[in-house]
Amino acid sequence: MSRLSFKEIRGTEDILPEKIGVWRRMENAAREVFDLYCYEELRTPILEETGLFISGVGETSDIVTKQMFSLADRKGRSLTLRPEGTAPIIRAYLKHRIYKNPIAKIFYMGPFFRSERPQAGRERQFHQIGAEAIGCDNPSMDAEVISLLIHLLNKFGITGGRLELNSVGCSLCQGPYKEKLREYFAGEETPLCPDCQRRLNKNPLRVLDCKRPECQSLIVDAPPLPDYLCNSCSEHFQKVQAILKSLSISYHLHPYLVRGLDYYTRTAFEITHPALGSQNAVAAGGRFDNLVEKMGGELTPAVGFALGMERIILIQEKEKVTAPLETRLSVYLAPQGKEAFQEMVNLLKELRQNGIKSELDYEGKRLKNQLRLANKLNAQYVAILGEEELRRKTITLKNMDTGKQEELPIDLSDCLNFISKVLHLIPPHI
RNA sequence: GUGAGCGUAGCUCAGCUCGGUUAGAGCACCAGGUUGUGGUCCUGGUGGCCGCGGGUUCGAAUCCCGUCGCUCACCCCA
Repeated sequence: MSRLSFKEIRGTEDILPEKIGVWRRMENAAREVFDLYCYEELRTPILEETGLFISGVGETSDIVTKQMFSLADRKGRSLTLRPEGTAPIIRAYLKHRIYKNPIAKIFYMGPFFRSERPQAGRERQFHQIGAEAIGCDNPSMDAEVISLLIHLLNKFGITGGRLELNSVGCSLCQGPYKEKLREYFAGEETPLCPDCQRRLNKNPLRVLDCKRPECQSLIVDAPPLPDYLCNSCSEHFQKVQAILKSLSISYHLHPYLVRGLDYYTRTAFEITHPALGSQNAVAAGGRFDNLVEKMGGELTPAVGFALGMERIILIQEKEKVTAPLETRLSVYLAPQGKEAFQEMVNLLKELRQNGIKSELDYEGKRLKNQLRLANKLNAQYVAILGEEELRRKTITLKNMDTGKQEELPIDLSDCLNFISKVLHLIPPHI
């Protein structure tokens, strides 16, 4: 096995036929839910100019400083495999003047790339489903986005998540608060971890996110961010909470929750799930009121989220969420002999053209082995055509669930009618 | 980028501590038992450069070094 020349590169994986149904069901379910909330899909390229992410995500962010898959094109320009979805969506929003609509509600799904060391729930190529509502600063929209996210998770069969909520304020309130944080941490006796000492200068908010015990013990008594919000941010935050309550969405205030991407303002949230490992966030998002302007547009508020599809699947597997049934093979054709085989090639074509999922033995197996294979393929019926049937001008149809079988006239259209009838012609779907 | 654990059949693993015939099991796969009847059962079979390279040794899956890969954790995030 190790002699194979090529394998998937680290942190990427093949999604095999036996698992693809899980993905397709998730994608289809997501599209249904988004439609209910009047979100429309936008697909952006996987490859973008590197500068888009530097200015969008922030040049001090970890994503930009050490996690991007970048490459040079033939003219030496730097391109990057998208590490996140929001910056490209905003780029497309501005380029195509989607802002002509008062509010743009957009969703996306697909692969993203970050060059981190893989571990449970984290791969280098991963898949996200995300949504952005651009052009609305009403706290109701924050609540709608959260409510939409929860609707999606439920549709995927996921319950038991925990919604953490915070407000990180705007540029007005963040300045004084950062100073306050610096004062607080500088005044403490036990030192922060080396990483955090650097963070304290660059972006003190990040210190709040540190999980090291020595920092945690200081963080628990740090001045909580929500206490330092400006009036307008504070009011916004209160309203978001009031609306969530009226929608019966339970949440946990987390005054030290900050997001790792630089563009977030005001509302920040995260949904964690106990079935996940140490990467326990299944979805996260928040408001980004300055990003559109930063990327060259008018000042335009926006709010959105992204969820990790691999993490959804991890939870589903751990919690044994039962997936809807796969499409079942309706008829397996079992001919005995060359003449019978020729007949069945024709029947196979007719069956498939009439929407009946069917399969034929091309190997000339013995009947016993044909039935064995049909059983493994979970076929509903096996159509048997052998010497006896040919002589009597019939075909034998065996119900694999009940074991009962009956002989039908060999005429193709009669056959089709009967099979269609017994199958009730349920259209195949996943 | 840092740390720890693990690499033996398609899959899950035993064997390694204490080196010693042809390296095992279960599942899966193929075939036979039934020359035209599946699932269960019985019997047989295919399938291994024991991750790779080097070292120690009369002898290495087993001990040592290196290397690559995987996994989990740190970091960070979906």
